[in-house]
Amino acid sequence: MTPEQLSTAILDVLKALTGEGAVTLPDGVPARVTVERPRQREHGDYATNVALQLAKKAGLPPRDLAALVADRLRQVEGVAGVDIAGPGFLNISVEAGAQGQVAADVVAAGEHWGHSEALAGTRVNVEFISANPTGPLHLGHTRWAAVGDALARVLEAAGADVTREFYINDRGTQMERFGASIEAVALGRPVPEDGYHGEYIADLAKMAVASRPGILDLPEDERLVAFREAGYEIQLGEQRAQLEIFRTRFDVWFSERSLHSNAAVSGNIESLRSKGHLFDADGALWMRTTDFGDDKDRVLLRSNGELTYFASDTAYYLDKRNRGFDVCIYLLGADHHGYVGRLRAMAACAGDDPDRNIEVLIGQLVKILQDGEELKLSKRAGTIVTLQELVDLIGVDALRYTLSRYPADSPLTVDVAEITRQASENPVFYVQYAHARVASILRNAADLGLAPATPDEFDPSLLAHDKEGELLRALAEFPRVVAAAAQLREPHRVARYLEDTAAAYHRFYDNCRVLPMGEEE
RNA sequence: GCGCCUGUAGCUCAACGGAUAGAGCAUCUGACUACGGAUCAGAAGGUUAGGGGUUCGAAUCCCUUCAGGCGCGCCA
Repeated sequence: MTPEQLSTAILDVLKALTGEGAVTLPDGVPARVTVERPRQREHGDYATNVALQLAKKAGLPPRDLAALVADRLRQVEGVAGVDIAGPGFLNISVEAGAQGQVAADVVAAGEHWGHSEALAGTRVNVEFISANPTGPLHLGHTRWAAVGDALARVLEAAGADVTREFYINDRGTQMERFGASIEAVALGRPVPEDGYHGEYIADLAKMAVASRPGILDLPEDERLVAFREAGYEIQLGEQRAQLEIFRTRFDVWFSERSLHSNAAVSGNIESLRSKGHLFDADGALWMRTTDFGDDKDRVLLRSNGELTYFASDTAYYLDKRNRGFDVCIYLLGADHHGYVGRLRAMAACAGDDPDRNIEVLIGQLVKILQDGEELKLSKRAGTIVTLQELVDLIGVDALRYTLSRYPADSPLTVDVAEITRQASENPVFYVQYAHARVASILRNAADLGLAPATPDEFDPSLLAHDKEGELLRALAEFPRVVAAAAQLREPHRVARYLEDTAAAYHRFYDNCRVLPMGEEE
């Protein structure tokens, strides 16, 4: 018996009680009730707090209401017992046979176990990383790669139509500095003060010269552009290759330049103007974002005629909406949290609902520790540790798992020693080992000529051991965990759930023999 | 100065407003002639930074003090 089934049964009981007038609920029976797996084993297989939630509305003491519900619930097939505990909790135990049925449900659902329709029909754009193409991806980007991809997967499992998108900031002064830096190195000149200084610039210079014969002989202005474009192409290609290795794949790589080349920016500015949120002041064009909670108004078009980054952001958001996305999720680093207000206000200026159409998830920074010291400097990048260095050091699986098992908004310190050298004590391997044991049993069973039972042969009542019950309850939780992770945008919940479930499996494995021993039939 | 985030075991972190705040690491004590011991059983470790409030019930919500991180441009 799954929590969903139990929850439905409780709702039916409430409907019956109100229908007969035994209980009066002014607001009617709620749409759903909470059924959870209690922490304490003695609190039953499942527990619900409906009586506490509804007592006030029903005008009854919680324990009295609980008693009314309990009487009916005991009649439900599959329910073995109902106790009233504490202030009015209902602790429910389920018949072993009804519990064992979960195993059949899981097997029948196969890979779709855990999928739901919770977000069906919603088109979601998840934008993450969105690094400048002026250098290697670093530690911060790596966290968003892991979290963003995990979030996208969880949303998909909940039925959403998800697009993973990477916004390429390939326009603006940082691109000019980037080009100038590469050019300077290629010409043997010092890198400009405001340029990029990592060793990778020298690599890019060499590759640019190699891939574009004659580049050094171009006229100065053409040469600068040529180096910029060559560096852009090579660096972006490297980012894509790194992310491919990290198994983070994007559906859309969106170039900021494309917004300008197809006049999306100017077109969208006109549409905003018609909505009355733009004004001119000091020779610049502004958006009155303060109308919607921003702390100051924002410039779109500077007095010198140049568009701001915010103008691109605005056009980009409108472009996403025009492409049909209901929800635009942004994963931004803590150093960009100041953007939240203006992004939401911008969406509101566009006539959207900032509470529904746009979501900005702010992730805190990551520190990485090696030998008790914070790993800060990367010779190659000149700034901080790169994705590639992290993958080399830790490995893709452990790195992805480690970065995605924490909520994005908690600051994180990762100790390299803990997730590599002490691999045996690591949650990554704990979960993997549970899988290894499952696979091993199936493999050994096949060697013995045994196969899993067919639905006809399956007898749920055989799964009556205490540890089997714990494992089954854990398995039954999975769909709710995935749906909650999607709805709360907290993919780390799935990782934590897996650790609990692996623990339940290891205890089951320790107590319950699956395959025949020795001469046993 | 203003704003956002954070403060939970020695360390790294969990916990839809629910019951005795949980895991891993580190420490200590046990368990291998059977499906992978990368495991399991147990011990110890807490005034959830401090103080108020809201309610049947607060780590969680509100106010406040303290501490840390980050941000506040016609930069990108």
